[in-house]
Amino acid sequence: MTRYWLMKSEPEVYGLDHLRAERRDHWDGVRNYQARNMMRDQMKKGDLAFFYHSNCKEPGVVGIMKIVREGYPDHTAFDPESKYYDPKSDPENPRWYMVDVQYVRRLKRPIGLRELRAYANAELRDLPLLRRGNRLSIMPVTPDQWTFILDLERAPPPTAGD
DNA sequence: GCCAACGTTGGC
DNA sequence: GCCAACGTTGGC
Repeated sequence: MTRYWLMKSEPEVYGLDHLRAERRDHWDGVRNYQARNMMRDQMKKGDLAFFYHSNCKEPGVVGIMKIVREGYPDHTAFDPESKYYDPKSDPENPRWYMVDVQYVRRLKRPIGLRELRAYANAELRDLPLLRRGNRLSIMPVTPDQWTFILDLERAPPPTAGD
């Protein structure tokens, strides 16, 4: 069973173009327990994920990637030179995990957070992204939500005033 | 750059 | 185990 996810990244740090250039990369630097648990325990090879640009001018879903390696220790936590270094994690007892992802495609047009919000009380009611104060950088997406968002891709982009 | 919301830390 | 202080996230 394919599962679906949404994963946030700041485009200035690591955007969809970075992944497209690499084709495949590890999703490192996640330092939140809920997000870690999902990568360590729930993500499976073949799962699909939306690539979401956060903390930028036009936050929103911009692309699709595939999980190609299941959870394994995030080695950046072991490296004192890394900005993701965590002295409380070590190879004997790793605290943080990551998965490997592969670039699939860019969306025909970005689906902005503002556009998604228009369905916050309807089709996307339960999408954690739209819940107040949500800070999860990785979250599950139901098959219905996945299909709904992909259908938006084919619709004309919203114009001002929508 | 501001700041609301949330997670984590650490004293007690 | 409580909770105040602090740090981080992320939209605006």
